Amino acid sequence: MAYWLFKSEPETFGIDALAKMPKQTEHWDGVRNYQARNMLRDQIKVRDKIFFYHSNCNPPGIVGIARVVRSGYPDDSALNPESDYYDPKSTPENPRWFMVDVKFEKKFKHIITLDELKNHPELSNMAVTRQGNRLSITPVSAHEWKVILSMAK
DNA sequence: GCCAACGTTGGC
DNA sequence: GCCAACGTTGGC
Repeated sequence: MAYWLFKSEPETFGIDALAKMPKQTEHWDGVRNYQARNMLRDQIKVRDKIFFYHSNCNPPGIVGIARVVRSGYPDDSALNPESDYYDPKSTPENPRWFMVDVKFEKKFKHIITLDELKNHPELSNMAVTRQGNRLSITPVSAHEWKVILSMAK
């Protein structure tokens, strides 16, 4: 089992929106970056755990936990001309973009802010604390997972 | 709203 | 295949 951090803007789709979905489950669509796509397609598996991160808000940080309930399959929003995420270069025969399904697990009582993550000496190698990182999906090590969980208490 | 950091695109 | 122009992300 692996650990991940997924970023989302709370105004677009925050952790509360996930908790309110039917079965508290939603497909994580709209990822249009090849590095993140490769993780969705090849590495992210059912039962993997996810830190839900709120970006582009004040303050940014980790707000809770979700888990993967379906591994990578083609992102059909890329095939829908009505969608904001439409990509004419993606076809049903040769899908370019992938998504997974995630289920709400828990919301932390308090956000763990980006600032706290940056200031924790054991998290200095985390992708999300490194400057300029814009990847919306990044791996989290087992140790980082544990450290961050302990910060949530 | 600004702008640094980067990813992508497209002319050559 | 280089690289300038452009677009996007996301912290501040």
